[in-house]
Amino acid sequence: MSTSARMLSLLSLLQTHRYWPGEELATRLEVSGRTLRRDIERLRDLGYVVDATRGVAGGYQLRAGGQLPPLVLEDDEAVAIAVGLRTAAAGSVGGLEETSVQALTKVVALMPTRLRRRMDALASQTDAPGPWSAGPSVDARVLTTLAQACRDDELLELDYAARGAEVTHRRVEPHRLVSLGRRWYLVAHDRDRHDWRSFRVDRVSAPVLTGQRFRPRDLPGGDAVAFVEQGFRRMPQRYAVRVRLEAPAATVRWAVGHWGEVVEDGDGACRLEMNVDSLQWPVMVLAQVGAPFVVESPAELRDELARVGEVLQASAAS
Amino acid sequence: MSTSARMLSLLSLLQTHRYWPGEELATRLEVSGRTLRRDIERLRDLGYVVDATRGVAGGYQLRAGGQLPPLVLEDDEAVAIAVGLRTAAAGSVGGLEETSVQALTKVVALMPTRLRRRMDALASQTDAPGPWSAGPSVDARVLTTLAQACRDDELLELDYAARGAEVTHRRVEPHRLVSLGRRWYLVAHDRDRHDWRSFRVDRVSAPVLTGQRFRPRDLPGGDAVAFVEQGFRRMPQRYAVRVRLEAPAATVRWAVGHWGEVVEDGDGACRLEMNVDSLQWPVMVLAQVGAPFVVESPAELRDELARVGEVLQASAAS
DNA sequence: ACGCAAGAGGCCAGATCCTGACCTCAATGC
DNA sequence: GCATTGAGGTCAGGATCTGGCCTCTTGCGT
Repeated sequence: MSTSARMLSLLSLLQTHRYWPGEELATRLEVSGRTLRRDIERLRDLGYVVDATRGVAGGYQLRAGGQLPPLVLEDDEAVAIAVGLRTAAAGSVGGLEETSVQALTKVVALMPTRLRRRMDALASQTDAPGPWSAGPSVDARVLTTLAQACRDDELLELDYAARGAEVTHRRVEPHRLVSLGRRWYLVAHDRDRHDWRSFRVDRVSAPVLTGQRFRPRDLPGGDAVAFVEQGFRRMPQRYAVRVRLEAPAATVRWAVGHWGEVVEDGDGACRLEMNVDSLQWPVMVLAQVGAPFVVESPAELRDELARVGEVLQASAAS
Repeated sequence: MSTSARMLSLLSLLQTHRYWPGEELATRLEVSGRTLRRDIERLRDLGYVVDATRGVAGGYQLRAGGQLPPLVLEDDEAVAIAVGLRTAAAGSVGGLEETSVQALTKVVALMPTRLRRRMDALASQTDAPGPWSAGPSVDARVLTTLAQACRDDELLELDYAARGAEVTHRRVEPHRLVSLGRRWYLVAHDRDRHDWRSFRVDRVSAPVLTGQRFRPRDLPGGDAVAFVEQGFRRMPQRYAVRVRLEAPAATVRWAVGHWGEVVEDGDGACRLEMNVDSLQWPVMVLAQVGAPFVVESPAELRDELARVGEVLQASAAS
């Protein structure tokens, strides 16, 4: 085995177990003890912190250092990471969506097919994590493909189902992925329409990396997020939920998570603001808090609450 | 730069961008083109798939191959991975908890302090992901510390707050972490009480790796999961929710996620079974589905539903 | 059709480094 | 104190690596 291959193996071994007796490492790597010590020294020179314990039952140990060493992952671990990042990218964390997609792209692009299959299988299982993931969920494969195309300035072909229209085939120069309000958007230059467009990622299907690269253009205005938000103006309104609750802000904040704004409003009361597509989520939150409240808007929420309240009462009485 | 260091750099470069012109790689690594080609060849010998495009605008590209290459991560990416795994380990995925903790342990153990701090900061932000994470959440640091101790057969000291009792200090030989019903348990041999115990991880605080290793004992019965379940028998009952809904099983399943059993029960109806600590979650699910239902058990759920239903109706009318 | 750019790879001479062996120290736990 | 295990200096021989030079091959643009 060559030296570099041996270093990678050593790194991998040191990551799976905490302590390794020097002799065992030497045996596994098929080198003498002296060479192993030199390998350890090399690792240290590379900036990784390898602790050593002397005496009986001594051994080597890779520790947290100044930089993260290249991670050598088992199959299962890689799948777990991909699945975890997938939910993080779907917005379950907040503020971490873009980085999650970036990391996810890196992992997925390098995953052998067998692992990718396992990831997809698990993804379908967790695709219905519950009602709070309102709206159509995004396919991780689509998302990572788009991210990769953006990163590498690669021409992209995709099918897009614009709202209320039939599916069209597009050839675009991807520019940037934007995560906004629990949704993903792709800002890209449409090669056929010769203009900039933003695409809702959950409406994109069958994206294909053409392998053809292009020279990136400048987005007018430069700010991709602003560009997407601009498009919103013309979109039909979603529900702007405004409610005043007779409950401590902390309680409500705990119930709503980070998908709504909660501000104190006087003694033991608070105001809740959410912008949603569906009324199910606010209904759930209000039911969960279980305290009296006043709906300021929208009117539809009042109707829905009355309906659900009746069903609950009636069913409970039966 | 040594050859092995250069190989790691090359691997890292190939992971950040898709295409790299050979000459640019050579410049960055400060070697001649010939040597770069040899480095690429070495990578291929190690089993990684490096694609090359010839001609104008050609370049190298690391692709998915038979095995996952060691991942070289940016700071942000590592944090995203840790946060994602953290939520996966908390049970948001199902069936992946143990692997997630394993991967998380690996990453966290190697993370420089600065990254760990950022992870903790983000974790606190996402600590209240909403009502569905019923019960006290588990500290990722505690969890990974315990996991590491199990993996490395390392003697552990910890503080434990048994139910209704004061905090006691323990010295244990950790055996295995078990994820059961959205909770984590540590099965360990208590050195002072000379017997096997299972500890609820959310009640463990200040775990310390002593660095002292021990010879693993055999758990009587051998099955750690069974051991934890045994302990449950003596626990006070939680709520066993049994409800029959006039709604398709698929709808209900979607609302409840994987925290309950849903089975078809005749035409367009289904039965829901959940075992919970708090009634908030089933109330939410039922409010979310919004279809008529019959509560079979427990009686407390009926009361709670009546109360919430009234609040909703009254508040909606105001 | 042609030529250019960029990767593939054989060959060579010189320099570098790597290895294993041997030895002496330095900690650690019994 | 003694056995065990890591640290590391030195040395000689050999393996490996490097850069330069060459020839092929393959895409792409003119």
